[in-house]
Amino acid sequence: MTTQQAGAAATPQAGTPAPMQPAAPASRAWRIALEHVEARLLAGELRPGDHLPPERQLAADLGVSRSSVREAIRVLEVLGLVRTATGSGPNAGAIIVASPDGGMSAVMRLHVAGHGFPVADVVEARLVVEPAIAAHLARAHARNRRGPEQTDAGARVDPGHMSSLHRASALLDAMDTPDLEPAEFLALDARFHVALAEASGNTVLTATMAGLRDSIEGYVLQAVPNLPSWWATSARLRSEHRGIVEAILAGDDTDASRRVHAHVAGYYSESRITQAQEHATGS
Amino acid sequence: MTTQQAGAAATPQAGTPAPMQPAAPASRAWRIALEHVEARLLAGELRPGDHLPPERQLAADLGVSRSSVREAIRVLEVLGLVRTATGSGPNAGAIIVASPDGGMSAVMRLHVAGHGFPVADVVEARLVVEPAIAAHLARAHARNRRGPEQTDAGARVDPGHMSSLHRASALLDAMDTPDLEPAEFLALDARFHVALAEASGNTVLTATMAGLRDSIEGYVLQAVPNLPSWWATSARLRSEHRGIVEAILAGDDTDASRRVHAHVAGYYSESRITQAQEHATGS
DNA sequence: AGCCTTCTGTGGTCCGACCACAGGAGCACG
DNA sequence: CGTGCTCCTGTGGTCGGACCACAGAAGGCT
Repeated sequence: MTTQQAGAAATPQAGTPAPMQPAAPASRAWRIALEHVEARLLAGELRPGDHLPPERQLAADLGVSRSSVREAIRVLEVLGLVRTATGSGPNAGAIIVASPDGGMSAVMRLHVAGHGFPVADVVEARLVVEPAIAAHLARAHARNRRGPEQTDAGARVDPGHMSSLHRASALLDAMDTPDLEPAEFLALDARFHVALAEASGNTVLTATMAGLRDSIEGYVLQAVPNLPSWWATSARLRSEHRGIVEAILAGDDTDASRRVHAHVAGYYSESRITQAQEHATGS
Repeated sequence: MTTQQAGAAATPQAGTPAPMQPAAPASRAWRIALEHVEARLLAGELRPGDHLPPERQLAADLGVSRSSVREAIRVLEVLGLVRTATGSGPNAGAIIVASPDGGMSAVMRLHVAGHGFPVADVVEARLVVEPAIAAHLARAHARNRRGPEQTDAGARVDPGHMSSLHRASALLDAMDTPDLEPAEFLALDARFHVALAEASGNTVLTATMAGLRDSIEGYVLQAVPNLPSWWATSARLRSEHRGIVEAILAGDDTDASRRVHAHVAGYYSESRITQAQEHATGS
């Protein structure tokens, strides 16, 4: 059993007693490694900042090859769960980091590239999600201003994160710089929208927004030439941004929601981004 | 150069001329492979249903080892972009599939496990996103009923997908089965909520909802014992579900949104799921 | 005491080998 | 001539061993 040159569907490995969910049979070796890490994560034995065991040791422990362990770690790395570094010392090795934004963006970006996510769907998703986030933000802000009364459902926006709104405003100031290239402007714009989500203090919403934005960044850039007038458009966007922030600060959820929807829809409609990627769809 | 036993930061490989975005330097070999596939995906040279080149050939083409290629493919597989199969014939090999749901769920689930996504944030995200989806659905339905007038922004819900609403209703009927175990009931419940998102015909929203649900499935199950009365709760959930569907069919976006929010918030509040995972947070 | 050299551990990469598998080609037989 | 079986081939899956680059840590020298 020691040097078993196991083929595809062999050696159930009998090491991991399957935590609780029989979801995946883990027939493949790399999956064993992946699930092992997930289980340890779930059990709280592995937390952000902790080191994963060295690849060689992990391989020995699980009875799989280092290659398989590496494949699992690679997945975790792309998903933003671990960070790997060569060398020695406390900063080397595979370390749990749990930075969801990157992973989320990667998934969405790749699926847009692979035609699993039509650009139109991403745009529409923004139209559905972003206004809701803005409204959520506005409600939270209104509640915070009125007093620290605690409603248990969907009201928690810690004041600490509220500084993101200020950061968002700072971005708006930066966007007022006269001779800004479209690419630069849109980069700031992207950061503004993500900062808005960040202001909710919700990691999931933030990562989702980041993913949505990143996944179509390329298409947004490509569509700039479609605009009738970059000058007019950017001026309008700047103005709309201010209005959105004001609505949120005023605690007017309905207004905030409507403004965001109009803002996002307006830009995409004007830049005709949806049609921009319709290359050779007819067949 | 042929048998160059390249170390970590060596051999820029000079093969891929960097498509257009200098985002990642691709210093690592596996990243070269991953970006190569992404570029081909983006260029439309690779579409769902197509085969990836055999691993050995891809390795040779890119000037990297098969191991590195495999790591890239592994990532694509976990992300739901390709499906691999052994053997020969048209069904074997790595095939582009673009099924985002699985990948999305994996990312979210792992990040919840890795404490990058607090359960409370996932719950809150549902509270923000789901009502918005329901409202979107209700508006689309009202619009479809009134007539085929086309508003360009956020109104597109093809009638074909509308059948998902019927499928959702069928799930509701299934949930009326008397002696349903909580696990079975909640599985149907999960499918109902995903079916709702599906009814929007939006792949991104669907995948996101699936991810949100899947990522906390375990916690939802765990929290069932916290309920004062499973019987009363399940009865209420069933009733609320019907109400939600009715509101959507009636085209009342405000009502649909409010009902969904109350539904989701009510359950999570009653099951105290957020506190359920607060194991040893104080330190 | 401080600096420099060496050692060690770690990820990164590559190579060559073998296994299991599923079609497909080709042959033998009816 | 058609049918069925057998062998071949291509493909992913896995393994083990090797070497490189790197960054601390340990230890010795000045």
